[in-house]
Amino acid sequence: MTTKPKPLPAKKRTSIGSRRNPEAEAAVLAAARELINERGYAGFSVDEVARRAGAGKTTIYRWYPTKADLFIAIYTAERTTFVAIPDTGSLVEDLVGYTTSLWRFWRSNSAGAALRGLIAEAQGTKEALAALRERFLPERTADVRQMLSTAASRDEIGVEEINGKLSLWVGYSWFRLLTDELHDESPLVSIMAQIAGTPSDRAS
Amino acid sequence: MTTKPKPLPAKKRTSIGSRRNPEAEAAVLAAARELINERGYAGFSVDEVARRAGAGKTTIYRWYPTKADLFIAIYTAERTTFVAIPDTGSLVEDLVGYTTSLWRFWRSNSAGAALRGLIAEAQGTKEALAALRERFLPERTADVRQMLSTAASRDEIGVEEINGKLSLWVGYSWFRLLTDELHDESPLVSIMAQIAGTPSDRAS
Amino acid sequence: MTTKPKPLPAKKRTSIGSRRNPEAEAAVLAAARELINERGYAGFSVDEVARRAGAGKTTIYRWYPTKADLFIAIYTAERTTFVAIPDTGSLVEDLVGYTTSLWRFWRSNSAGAALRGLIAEAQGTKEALAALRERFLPERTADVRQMLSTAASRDEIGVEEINGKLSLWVGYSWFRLLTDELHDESPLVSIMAQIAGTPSDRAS
Amino acid sequence: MTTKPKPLPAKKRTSIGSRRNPEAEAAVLAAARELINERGYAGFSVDEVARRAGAGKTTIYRWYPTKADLFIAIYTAERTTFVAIPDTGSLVEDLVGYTTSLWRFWRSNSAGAALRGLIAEAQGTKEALAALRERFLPERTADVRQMLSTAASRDEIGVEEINGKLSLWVGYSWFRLLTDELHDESPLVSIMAQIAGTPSDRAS
DNA sequence: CTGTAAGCGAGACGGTACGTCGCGTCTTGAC
DNA sequence: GTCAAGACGCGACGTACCGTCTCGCTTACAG
Repeated sequence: MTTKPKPLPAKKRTSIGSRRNPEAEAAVLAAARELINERGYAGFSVDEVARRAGAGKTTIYRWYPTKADLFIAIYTAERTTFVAIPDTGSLVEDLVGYTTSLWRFWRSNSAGAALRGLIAEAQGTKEALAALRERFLPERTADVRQMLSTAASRDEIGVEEINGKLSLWVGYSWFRLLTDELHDESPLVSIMAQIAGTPSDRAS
Repeated sequence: MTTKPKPLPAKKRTSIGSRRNPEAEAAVLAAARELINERGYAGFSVDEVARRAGAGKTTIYRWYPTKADLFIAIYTAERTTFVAIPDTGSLVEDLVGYTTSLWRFWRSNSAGAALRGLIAEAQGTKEALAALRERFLPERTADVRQMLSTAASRDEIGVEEINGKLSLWVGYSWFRLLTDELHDESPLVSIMAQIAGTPSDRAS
Repeated sequence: MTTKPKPLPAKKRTSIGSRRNPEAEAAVLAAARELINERGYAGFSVDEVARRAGAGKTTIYRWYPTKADLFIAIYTAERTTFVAIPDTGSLVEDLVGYTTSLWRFWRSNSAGAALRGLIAEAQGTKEALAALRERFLPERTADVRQMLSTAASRDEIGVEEINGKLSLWVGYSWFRLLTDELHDESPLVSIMAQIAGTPSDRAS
Repeated sequence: MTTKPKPLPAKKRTSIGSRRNPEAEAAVLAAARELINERGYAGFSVDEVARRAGAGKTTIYRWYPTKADLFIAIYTAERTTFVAIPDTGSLVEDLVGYTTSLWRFWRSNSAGAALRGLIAEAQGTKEALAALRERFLPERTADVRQMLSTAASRDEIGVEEINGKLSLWVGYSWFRLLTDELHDESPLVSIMAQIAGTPSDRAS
């Protein structure tokens, strides 16, 4: 009942020799994207991806040994839709702009669902946790880190504050993602101001 | 292989009439606690809980229809170990104190693992998401909300800042929990200062 | 879905002291009858009987320790509807008449279903097999045995043929019951003639 | 307690591509045979078959969607041990010979137990009943039908008597099987004579 | 030009877990 | 002691995924 059999595309894909078939790769990613979007983390299975992609499970496991790998690949593949790092001269404005478009990215694609899946997966297996911390996070927070560095270089914040502010920003964004509350952007301005702002012991 | 047979306690538990048997309840919770601690979210199964508790699966499902319910029960059962809301007169100090002991609570019990499980589960099923948002979060963030209210009442922060600061605090704590980075408490003081502090547009 | 909750009869039955409550007994049998009729051998459960009868399971197990007992009780309770032993002076006619009304009895009540259940149960447990052979069969074939004895006393058949002919008759009737072919009575006359008839080594 | 752990054969069976593995098939049938023999209809579970065969339940359900299918497969697999259709020129002698060896077949193998299981199963589910009537019976009574046809062709019996005599024969054999009375073969001769014999209205 | 190595769809395999149902036993509290 | 009620331990049900495997095929490239 849950398994829509999906009228397989008549086109028969096959090997193109001793190297990756990009058509197969694309079909797998497309199916994975569609599936995570449609059914979420539960209900996402390699079997079903294979079924929808008309691919062998071996093919999938060859490239993506774990679900974490697959989720990262989905996220990265969507990356094309996502855009530029603002540079308005104001950290708050930069953060608001960036976060707004990031959340839109998370909402409008399967990217958000993929990240939710990646985080969920990381709660269970150490490989996924490692992938999240070592492969996903550094790369995917580089933009914000860049914005914070720029702000530091114009003395808007202290250099020693960068890591903390970054964590706060990631934590907040994840919290909204994980509780499925990305739709309400109204608090964004004040929250980003808070993140960009002064620690209480420096205020006075 | 995965099923450590566990020499069953010779004592045979049974029904005590048409109402809950608290012994069974305790055995189930203890087994669940032990299991989530030992094996994490993956590797946590109702089957194995039942096996270790010497309980029927029906008994478990009767009280905890979903894993989310079970995780919340574990968290709540541990709650005895966790303590008081500091009231030092300084929001930062309060937050640091509270967060320190919360993280210790998360680390030293199965509570942290249970919360990680709950969050992971919420990424897949809407029931778990609802449980997290509507049953877990309001109750479990009441303490910090209280601390923020107190701070507002002595004009340390604005009342309108409470919700935002609360989200920042939750987000940050979850982020550290979910990436398994609770051990490093060194940034706590500066982060809590940041949360307690002034938004950038109010600083001047 | 399969378990129609059945709006319990508002009337609340209870104990009438240290002896059987005939109302409860009747309710249990009625529910059992209804259930075996409706759902057959699979789908017949003590739990469901208790539910429909508004009875405690203990009550049922007190009187009917096994399903076999329950099936026999159903069969016996229906017995009121069933009638007389024909005595036409011709064995064939007697057998046809009797078998016709027996089959009608089996078809129109839950008796047929109960017997099918009893036989099925006897394939699995030795208690049920014993009940079938020692309690059910002798009693329930007494009528036909009587008819055969009468025929022997008027020299229509030999006394030594009684047991064999009885087995043939039971076997044939069971076969039709067990393959759910009771509706077709057309071969009855010729079959009963065959049973009543002469062994091939005596014919000539 | 019920689960005799059975020191698994060190040899690890696995897939041999996308088609049936005959080793697995053999292991499943052997385990099923052993189990029905040992424990009878009650106590026969797909779980236990899988356990003993060292097979996944999926593997079993793939080939034998219902227990009826499995019972038929057991019966058929044993068929190798069972033999020839007698042709002595006398229907009675043929029937006695055939029935004797059939009963021996039923007694000495798991075939008898399997048939008892099949019949029991047919009392509960319509699929099993259909399998019994449409797949099992026609095929498995072909031998006797053949013998009756031969007898008819030499005018020993009438052609119109074939079906009735066949039913009588099946009914009687089943009756003895279902009441676990196959050990006593003494009435066989006179019963088969009765079946082969003349209906009472043709006897003069 | 031919062999070989890898990719590919397919799907069977041994497992584990799911959530539900039925078993027969038990305890309670009312009668 | 009988009754309704229903919790209890147990174990089977049939399904879904897991990650591994083997097959039969295709194609590219190395010798």
